[in-house]
Amino acid sequence: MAGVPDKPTLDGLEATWSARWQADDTYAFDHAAERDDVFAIDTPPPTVSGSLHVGHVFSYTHTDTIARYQRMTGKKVFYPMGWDDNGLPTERRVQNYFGVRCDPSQAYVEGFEPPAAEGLGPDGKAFKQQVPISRPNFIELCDRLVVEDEKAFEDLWRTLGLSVDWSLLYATIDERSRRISQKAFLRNLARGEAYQLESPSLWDVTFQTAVAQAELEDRERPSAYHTLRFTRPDGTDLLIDTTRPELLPACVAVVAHPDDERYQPLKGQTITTPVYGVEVPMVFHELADPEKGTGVAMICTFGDTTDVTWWRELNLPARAVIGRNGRFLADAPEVMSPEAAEKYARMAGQTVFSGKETVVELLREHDQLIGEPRPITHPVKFFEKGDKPLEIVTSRQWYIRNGGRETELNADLIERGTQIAFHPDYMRTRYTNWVDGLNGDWLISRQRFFGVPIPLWYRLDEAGEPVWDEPIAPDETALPIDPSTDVPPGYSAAQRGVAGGFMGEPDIMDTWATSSLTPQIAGRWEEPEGAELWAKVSPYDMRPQGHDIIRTWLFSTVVRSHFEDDRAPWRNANLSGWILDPDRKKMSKSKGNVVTPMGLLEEFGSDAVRYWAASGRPGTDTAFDQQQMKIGRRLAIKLLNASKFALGMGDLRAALAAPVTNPLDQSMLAGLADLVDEATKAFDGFDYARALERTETFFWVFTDAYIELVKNRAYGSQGDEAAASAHAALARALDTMLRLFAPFLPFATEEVWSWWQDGSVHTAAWPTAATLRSDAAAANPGDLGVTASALSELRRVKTEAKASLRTPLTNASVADTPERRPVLERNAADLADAAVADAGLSFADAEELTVRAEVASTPE
RNA sequence: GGACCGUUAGCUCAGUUGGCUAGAGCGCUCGCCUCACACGCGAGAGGUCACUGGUUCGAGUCCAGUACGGUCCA
Repeated sequence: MAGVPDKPTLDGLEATWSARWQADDTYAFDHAAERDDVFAIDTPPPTVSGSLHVGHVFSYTHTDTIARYQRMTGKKVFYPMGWDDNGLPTERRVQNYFGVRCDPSQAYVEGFEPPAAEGLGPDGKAFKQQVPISRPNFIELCDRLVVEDEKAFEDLWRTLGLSVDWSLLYATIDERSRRISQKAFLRNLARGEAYQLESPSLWDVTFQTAVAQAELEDRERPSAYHTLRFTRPDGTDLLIDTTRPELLPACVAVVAHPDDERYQPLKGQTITTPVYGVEVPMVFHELADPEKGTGVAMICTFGDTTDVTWWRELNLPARAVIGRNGRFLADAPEVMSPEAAEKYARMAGQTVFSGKETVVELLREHDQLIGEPRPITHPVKFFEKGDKPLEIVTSRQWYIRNGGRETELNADLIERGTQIAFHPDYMRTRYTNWVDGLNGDWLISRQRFFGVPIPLWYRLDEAGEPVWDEPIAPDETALPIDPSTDVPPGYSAAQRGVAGGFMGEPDIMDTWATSSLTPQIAGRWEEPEGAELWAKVSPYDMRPQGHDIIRTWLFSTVVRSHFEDDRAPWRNANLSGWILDPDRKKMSKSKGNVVTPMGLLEEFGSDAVRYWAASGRPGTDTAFDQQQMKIGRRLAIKLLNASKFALGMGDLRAALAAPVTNPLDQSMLAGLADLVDEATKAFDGFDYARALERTETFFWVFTDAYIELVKNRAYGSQGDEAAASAHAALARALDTMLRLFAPFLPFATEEVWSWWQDGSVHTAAWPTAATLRSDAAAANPGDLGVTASALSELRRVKTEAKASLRTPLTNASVADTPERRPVLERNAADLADAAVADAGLSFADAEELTVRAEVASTPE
């Protein structure tokens, strides 16, 4: 107990209380808890190399309100924090920050210092030529930079008041994460759920890596239909429209729909390609669209995913022409004649863009382009982080099964979705639609640098060629390993890269392959000290996340849990909406950078910003609205002031046990009991926004109506006994409302709590309606509103007379319906007090509330 | 093209099994330094609940369709 300050203020509460909570371990998980008493949260690890954004504040506040509620209901809350520092975003940030790029052919340099050790400023263009450095040097810089970024995030979370247990902190690149990620992968491999395959896959030529289906996005791009003159066996033309004429040398067949009668005569025949004169079979497949172009298309290896389907299902040969760097290969496909190969040589080494121009020139030279190209706009597949269209390149990649190829697994995974309660429920549709639309397994290998290595080696045969089919796995106890530096069992370091020796798997795993294991990582799955913890927290109670990553993070976590534990990873999935800027567009990065989250917390106070965030309903996109933050600030200040008033009445802790005898006090408590029930029900359904809205509404009625009506009585105008009832009611109301507001306004409520209570409000019990209801003695919660409406009418008399509210009323009478009149008469003393009707009130019956009164002439 | 969400006061949004005259806050107008609060208090104006049909004694709420906005997936 610290007593009430003269001038309560919100300023400085964040620093004071976040330090206190840290010192007192207020939010520490109780490792001795029983499973049934635990509420475990699978916190989203933010991408630390990304910018701090108001969207972070928004969704993490939602989770925190639920965590705080659960803690107050007596649950032992497992609320970890993690940093997602693994992967491409960090690599890019390191490149731009330090002015370097990773070149695995470079040798490690001891004590290397990057050209821009302090980070590039806005004039970072000086380092446009990035310095190539070795992979180990690059990873060192990644590790160095994420430490800085993580500090900024931690500061923000602490200032915001997230009630996480910081002793549970993890990072997706740390040793434990690497060990768990590698172990889970090896388990998948042992059970046949992970496999490698040499096959066409989506390839980003900028990042020089394969990417997964979940990371694609369609973008509208200008293109043009070119009509090419192919030749039928009888020598006549077969016209084919294509937007990618540059792939003509990769053409392996010509396809039409099986029901398209126009092309039936060509069945079993051979078509000759223009320019190169390669003979390709005429084939038929349902995916050929008779409406598109001339109804017949060339199949190239590979222009898009449909080409891959055709190639696979129709058993066609592969004639790759585009390499991993996005340029045309040096050598022409073997099928070409020497003359054709000579023509191909003109495009060898060119980019896709230049190659297209070359092919068009060749077509024109041979008069095999009909008319001019016809511009169109069409969707093109991009890597979501990339800025060049994806190509399809054949390469050896690792996959984890995810139901994209097996209907039974697909159905099982959809079934898993039904075992998770989505909040809001309609978000499950996104999950189901995504799983239903998968067309391949999950590609997890990446040809990148900063990530968890795929923990395998390969034997090199006598010719020095890797034996891919028989990967060498480490013992689980050796994890984590880096196959580029660690040596497989039974080999010596000297045997690396030599015939008869071994080589390490060069690829790393995609970020999602590790972050799909956040429950395991936070819960110390299979860790020496983790056996008990894992059993206590899994399956988790709640996964909070954004709805945009249902297809990636949510789904991949379900896949891992399905294979490893044959169950859903959590009981509930809470999906947050987006922050929209005032124009109803998704908040852009530039805007988000103008308004920094920390700046908002400093300007309005954390409670105020939390109020705005918690007003955003689950799953609903919410406008960025500083006005709402001002309202939140006003609410928090009002809470301080109303508390100061109540606590000024005397010893409210003693008053908590005193009887409530006045009917108006009882009516207020009856309403409060209803509020507790509503807020509890809302929180149990994860609807924090509803709980806040109801609590706030009640609070304003409490201050504007109840306190206004009882203020004078509380000061003693009707004697000690009448005052004591008011004090008892105020004590109960304050005690209850501080608890109800605690999940939303942790700083203001804790501040007030400290004025008159011991311990932290955040470890106090969530209120129950039963005792309040018994104190209310069956009073009607509506009586307060009835009485307040009469006061409002009486005040209107003064307002219309432009008189101060302190002005006394004379000859005041109140008429109302037979139902309401007894309520008013019962509370007549408070009503007269509040209206300053010193001579009392008279009452009568009427159809509706009617008030008559005269404003006393001004005393002076 | 498929799916999902939304459309209520100038703005941001409540309105939970269909039920009195549709609510709140902000903004706006007018007034008030009232012993918790001028970062305040009081009073007031403001809406054909997107549109068209249907079910019903009764529809903001249920059903069908349309329009517009947004998101996800092709």
